[in-house]
Amino acid sequence: MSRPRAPVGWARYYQIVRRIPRGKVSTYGDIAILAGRPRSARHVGYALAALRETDHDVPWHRVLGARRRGRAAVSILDPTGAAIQRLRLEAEGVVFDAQGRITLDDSGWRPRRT
DNA sequence: TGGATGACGTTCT
DNA sequence: AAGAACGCCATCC
Repeated sequence: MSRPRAPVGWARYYQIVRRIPRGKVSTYGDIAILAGRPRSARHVGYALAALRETDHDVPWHRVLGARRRGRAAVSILDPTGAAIQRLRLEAEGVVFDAQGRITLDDSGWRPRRT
């Protein structure tokens, strides 16, 4: 069973995810872009997947996927994990619409850029 | 070194 | 608007 360690590049992703304020969310694609890997969105998810077996303080539940025209949905992972993610987000004040999606224009995290 | 994998994204139908 | 197919790229064996 592969037990993915934590490559140096992953630390970059973790640090960015930690920057996401409570009540806000981001997407794998955005995290990848902020990390300087605009085409490596998959690796962000892969890096976060490794957190499941590791000791960490990364708010992984604030990272969503499948960004579609301003809206995002909870990732597919295991149904249980998805439910936990949604519960945690709602506990932080993130609002889901009737379709179970989140409006990034409202809850999306906008990192400081200049 | 090469081939396969994957918490994804974008484009086309 | 929703669903399916293809493409990207670092990491693993």
